[in-house]
Amino acid sequence: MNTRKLPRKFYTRTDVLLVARRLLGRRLVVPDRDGARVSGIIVETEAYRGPEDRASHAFGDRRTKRTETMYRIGGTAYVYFVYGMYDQFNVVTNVEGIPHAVLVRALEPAEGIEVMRRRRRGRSDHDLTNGPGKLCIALGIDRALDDADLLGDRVFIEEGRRRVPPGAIASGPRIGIGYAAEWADRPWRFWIRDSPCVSHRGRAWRG
DNA sequence: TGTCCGATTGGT
DNA sequence: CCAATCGGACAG
Repeated sequence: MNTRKLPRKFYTRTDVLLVARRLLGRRLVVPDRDGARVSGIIVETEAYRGPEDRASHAFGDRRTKRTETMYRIGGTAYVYFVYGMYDQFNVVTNVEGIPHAVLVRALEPAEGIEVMRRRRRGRSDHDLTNGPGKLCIALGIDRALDDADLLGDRVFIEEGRRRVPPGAIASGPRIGIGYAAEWADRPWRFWIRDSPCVSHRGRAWRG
């Protein structure tokens, strides 16, 4: 397991779909208050390609207090709050000024599982991080981490395991964006086909 | 300021 | 299948 942080160049690539695929198999780490590592292997992602993507918060180059983070340089965390109760963790990609981002939808728990169990009391191990809201609770991610630098120490992503072979990656439509009309059908969700930790709503689709 | 609605989740 | 729950975006 390679613990080197993904370099800036990984994130500033121009193809957000490629970054979404290459993020699979990497390790997302968020040290807890005591500095102990709490982490998981990324097994499901979705690409959001503003400003042309109707499903993106930055559709039409919308610039508001919330979306401003998506215009940062690749390698910045974009964390937002939805449904009155959940936070969602995204990775900003491309160069500064272009609002592309990848939503991390599911992880396979790796380190700090005891901490995650405490934060998600009552849930079984396979139900700790198999959803975008769930993984934020398990890793302790909230809006305080919005705009954090992924090359810093508060939240970061390591190279992780050897590249996931293309044949092991499945793809299909993104989840929960029915309002996005024709953009909702694009196969911009990616996941590791055999992972038992893919989100529930994503599980139904065999890409 | 008022209304509408959401990149979800968990329980029925 | 649907309620929960509240901040963001936008109209007025």
